[in-house]
Amino acid sequence: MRNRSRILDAALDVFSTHGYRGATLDMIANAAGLSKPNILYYFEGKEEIHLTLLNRLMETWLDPLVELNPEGDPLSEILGYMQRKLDMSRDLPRESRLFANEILQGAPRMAPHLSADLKPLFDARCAVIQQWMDAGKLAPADPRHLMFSIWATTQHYADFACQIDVLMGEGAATDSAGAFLEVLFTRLLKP
Amino acid sequence: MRNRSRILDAALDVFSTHGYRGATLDMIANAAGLSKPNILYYFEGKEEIHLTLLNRLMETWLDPLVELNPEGDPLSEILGYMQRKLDMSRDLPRESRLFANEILQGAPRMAPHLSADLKPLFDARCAVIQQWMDAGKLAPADPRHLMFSIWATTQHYADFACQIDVLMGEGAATDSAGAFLEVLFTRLLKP
DNA sequence: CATCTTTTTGACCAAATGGTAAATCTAAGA
DNA sequence: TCTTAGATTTACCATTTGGTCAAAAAGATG
Repeated sequence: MRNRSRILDAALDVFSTHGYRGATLDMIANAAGLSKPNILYYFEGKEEIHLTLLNRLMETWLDPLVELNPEGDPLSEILGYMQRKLDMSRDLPRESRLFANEILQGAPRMAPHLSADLKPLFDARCAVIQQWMDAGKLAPADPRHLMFSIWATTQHYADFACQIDVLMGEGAATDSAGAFLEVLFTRLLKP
Repeated sequence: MRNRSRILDAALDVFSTHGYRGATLDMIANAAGLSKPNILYYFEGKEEIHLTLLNRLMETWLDPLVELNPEGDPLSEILGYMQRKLDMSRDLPRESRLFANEILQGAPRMAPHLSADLKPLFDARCAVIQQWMDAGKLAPADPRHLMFSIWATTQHYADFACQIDVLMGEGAATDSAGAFLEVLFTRLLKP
């Protein structure tokens, strides 16, 4: 189904920049190069499109954290995780903004996913990091806030891109951000 | 004008959770306890309300950075700035989300403010921080990315509050966040 | 070609939405 | 009390928006 993909791609554009309520089927249809009724041939309605995007996003979103290896070298693992998140901001900024929009608005359609999928993984990874710290392999710090700070700093480059473009010039940030964040989290965590 | 303030307060609620396009005059009227035409008696239209909120916000938003004192102790000044930003996330989460919404959507109504007000202050403060680093009073790091990381980490507690509530329990984060961020930026910057 | 299924479209519809107009209400001063 | 200015509401209006429906195209299949 090529058209289904085209619709989802167009919808990602529209939803990520206008939010759920701000997006219209006409915008999506226009961006997809299809007529509005034709879009409703492939999807039951506006909400199903949005929900499909969110469901697909959840996997992608959790993936970098899933890949964090409890057997690996602690500092490398965390820096690697941070780098994967930063890569995602670079490569999938629309997905990042879609997620940010949803959370900003109180996660009306994603709250179940957060509790069911994100929370268990979050707790498990925090436990691992805590063990690393207890074993003296990382400097001590609250693992939960560590995670938040990784999310915040990396996603910031996608979600606030337009502000960063004003302050640093178009796209100038993406190159140097990785080096800075590597220093930031290394100095925080090096035992 | 008490009603004008009530309208602005209601509008802040509505705009900050639904974004500009997602907000309706009916929602605002309802939240303010006034009729829709009565709201249009105090404001020319939806856009003027939004613009008024953004204009007022800009001052509040820049204030913590204005207060950063180039004559003060470098590390204390930066930690103090971070703390003021974190306080704002705690005390003015709606304003933070209003700002985030606007930037997420490409700052259609705020881009002029960013260039005219934020950029000069940002450049000036970055220059000060760079001098501190050059003088060996702070460990070296790109001042611009330092600013981004302060914004990202502090605003995260307001903008992603609903996610954090799921992961840490309601309001449990605000207490411990300050201590964590103090450690994070101290370890980064202590010479 | 004829038939049947899938895809696409043009014409609608009801509800929502930003906004208007005129009438009504309220309060203060003369 | 009468007048007048400001404040509020009721009844609308035009446009937008999510969605429907039946008919027309466009493939596939025999």
